[in-house]
Amino acid sequence: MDKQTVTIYDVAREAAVSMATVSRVVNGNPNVKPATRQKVLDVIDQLDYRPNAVARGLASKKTTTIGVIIPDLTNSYFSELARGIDDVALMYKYNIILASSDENHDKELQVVDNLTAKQVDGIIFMGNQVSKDLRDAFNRANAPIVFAGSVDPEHQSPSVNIDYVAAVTDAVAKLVGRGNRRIAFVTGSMDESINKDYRLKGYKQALSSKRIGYDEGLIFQTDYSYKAGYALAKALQDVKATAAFVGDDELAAGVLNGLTDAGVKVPEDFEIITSNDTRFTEISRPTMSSITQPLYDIGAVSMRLLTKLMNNEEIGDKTVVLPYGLKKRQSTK
Amino acid sequence: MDKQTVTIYDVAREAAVSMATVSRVVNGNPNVKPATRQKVLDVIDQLDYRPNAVARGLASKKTTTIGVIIPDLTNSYFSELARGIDDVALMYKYNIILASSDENHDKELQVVDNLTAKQVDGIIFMGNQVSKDLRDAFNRANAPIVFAGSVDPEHQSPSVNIDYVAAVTDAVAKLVGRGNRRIAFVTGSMDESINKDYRLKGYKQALSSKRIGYDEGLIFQTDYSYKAGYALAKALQDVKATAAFVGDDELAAGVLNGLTDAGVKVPEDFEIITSNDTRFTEISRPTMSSITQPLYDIGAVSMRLLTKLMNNEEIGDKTVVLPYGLKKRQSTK
DNA sequence: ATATTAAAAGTAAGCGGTTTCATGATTGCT
DNA sequence: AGCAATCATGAAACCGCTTACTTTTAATAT
Repeated sequence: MDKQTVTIYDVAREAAVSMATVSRVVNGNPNVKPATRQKVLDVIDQLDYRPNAVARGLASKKTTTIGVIIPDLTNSYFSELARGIDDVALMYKYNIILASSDENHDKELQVVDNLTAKQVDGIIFMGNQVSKDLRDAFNRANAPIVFAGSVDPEHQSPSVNIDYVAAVTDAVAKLVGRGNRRIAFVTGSMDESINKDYRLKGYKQALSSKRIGYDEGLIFQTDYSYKAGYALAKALQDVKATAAFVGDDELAAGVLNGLTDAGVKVPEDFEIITSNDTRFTEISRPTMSSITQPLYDIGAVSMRLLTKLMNNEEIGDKTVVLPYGLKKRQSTK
Repeated sequence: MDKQTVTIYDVAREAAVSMATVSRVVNGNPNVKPATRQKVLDVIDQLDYRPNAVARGLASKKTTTIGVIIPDLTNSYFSELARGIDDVALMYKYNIILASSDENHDKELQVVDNLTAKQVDGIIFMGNQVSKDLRDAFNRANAPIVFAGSVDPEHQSPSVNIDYVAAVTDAVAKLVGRGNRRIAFVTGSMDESINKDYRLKGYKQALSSKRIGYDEGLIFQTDYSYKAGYALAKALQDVKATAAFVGDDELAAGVLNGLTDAGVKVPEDFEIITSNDTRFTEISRPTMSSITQPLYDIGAVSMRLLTKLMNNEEIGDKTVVLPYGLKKRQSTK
C-alpha cells in the first residue's frame, strides 16, 4: 500500500530497451530511433512514469532548483520582485526554494549553507549587507548568485537595480524645488548599503547642489514598518521638517498617517515622497508620490540573468540598471 | 577548479572509520563511541564537510523539503500565512519549495506534479477549488497535504481555518444591526468554495435571521484587486447599497477609495467591513473595520500539523478551526 | 576464565537516475 | 559488394549517502 513508484527500470523492462534508452527519450536526446522513442513514450504513458528529480539531481549534479533569499515576504517591495523571479523561473523550469532571512546576518549565513547543501543551481539574493562571512558562504555554494533589487557594495556579484543615487537625487531635488529647506531622510538601518552608500548620497547631492546644509538631525533610521513610520510623526515635527524622503512605502504610509493624525496637513504643510511605488501609494489618502521602479522586471531580469549564468552563457555587463521614474501623486504639491 | 566537494567517503578515510560510522555521527545515531564520534567530528570540521542533501534524499527517501502552493505571493493574506508557514518550517528544519498557482487550475495541476517529482515530504495548499484532477494529483504525490486558510469542500484533507460562516454572519449582522437593509456582498469568484459555500452562507444567514430578503443584484464577483474594487463603486451606488461586506482587504480598499472619490462618505453614507485584517485596514483612510483572523497562526499551525502528518504522529481532529474576531475601525459606524 | 549479551563498527546493497564507452546495426560511397 | 562513417543501443560505473545485516569488540555474568 506504500508508494508504488514506477522507476526508469520498470519502463525499460516493459519497453524491452535499456535504461539508457529510456533516459535518452526522457531527456530529449536525439539519438533514438523514432520507432523506439514512440514505444518508450507509450510505456511511459501507460505506466504513468514520472522521473524522480532527486535521483536525477544526484546523477546529473543539476537540481533545476534555485534558492531565493528574501528579507521579508510580507513586504510588497520584495514580494513584487519575487513574483517576477517566480514567473521567469517557471518559464525556464526551475523550482524555487524560498528562504527568509529577516535581514538577519546569522540567518542569512545559515540559509546559504542550507541552500548549498540542497545543491541549488543558483541563488537570487535580496538584502543589503554582505559581510565577509556571507561572501564566503556564497563562494562555497559553488553556484552563481545575482542580487535582485539589492546592491552589492563591492560590485563583485551580478545585480539588477535602478540607479538609486540618481533616483533619490531627483526625488529630493523636487522637494527642494518646491521650497523645502528642512527635508527629512527616513529609511531603514544605515548599516544597509543601499541606504548608507546610495540613497544618502543622492540626498546629500540634491541638497548640496542647492546649497542647503546637511543636518544630521534630519536623518531617521528605523525599521521598514507602518508602525515605525507612524511613531516618527512627532520627531519629524520636532525637528521642524517640512518634507520627507522615505525609503519604503509602508514606512511612508505610517509617516503620512501619523502626521495626518497629528493634525499636519499633507501635502500643504508637509510633503512626502516615497521609494517603491507599490500599491500602498495608491491606497493611502492622500496618495503618495513616489520614485517608480519596475519591480516585477527587476525580479524577472534577475532570474533571466541567473539562467544565463547557470548555463555558462556569455553575458554582457554583470550589473544591469533598469530605468526609474518619478510619479507625482497627492503627497507632494 | 571545479567544485572540490568533500564527500562522506573522504571523511571516512581521513578519520579511519567506515562511511557508515560517519553517517551515524552526522545523523546523531547514538551507537557510536564518544571517542570515535569526536574523532569524526574533528575531521568533518577540518575538512569542512557538508552532507549532500540530494544524495541523502535519494538514499533515505526523505528530502526535508515541503511544497507550498500559493495563489498570489503579493496578496497580503497569503503572504502572512506564508510567513507563519515559513517560521515553523524553519523550526523543524524543512525547506520550502514555493509554487505560485495564480489560482489557475492547470497551473495547480502542473505544480503538484512538479512537487511530486521533487519528492517533497509534504504539501501545504492554499486555494479554494479542488477539482477531481487536482485531488488525483494530490494522491499521486504520496505526501501529506494540509489546506491553510483554504477550505476543502469535501473535508477530505486536513485544514486550518477560521469559521468563515460564523464570521461572515457576525459581520453582516453588525451591518444589519445598524439599520442597513441593502448590503452588498463583494468577493472573488463564486467558483471558489470559500465564497460560494461559506461566506455566502453566512451572508444569507445574517439576512434571513433579520427577515431581510436576499437580492441577487447585491452579489458582486470580481477579482481580488484594488482596481477591481475601485471600479465597483458605481455599480454599488446603482443598486442603492448602503453597506458592503468584502472578502479581501485590497479589494475593500478599492471599494472604499472608489466610493470616497465618487463623493460617497464612508461610514456616514456607506459602511464597509472587510475580511482579513491585513495592514491595509490600518493604512486606508478611513481605516477599515474587519473580521480578524490569526493569519500568522493559521500558517504556523498548518505547518505544525503537516510535520505531525509527515511523522505519522497521531493527530486529533484533522480540521482545526482557529478563533476569529471583529475589529471595529472607521469604515463602520 | 569462559560463556552470554550488548555496544560499536564495518560491509555492501541499494536509492533512481545519467553518462561514458563499447558494440552492433545502418547508411553512404566508390 | 566492401569499407568507412554514422546512428542507435546497451552495459556498467558512478553520483553521495542510508541502512539492513554481519562481524568485531567490550561489558556483564557465571
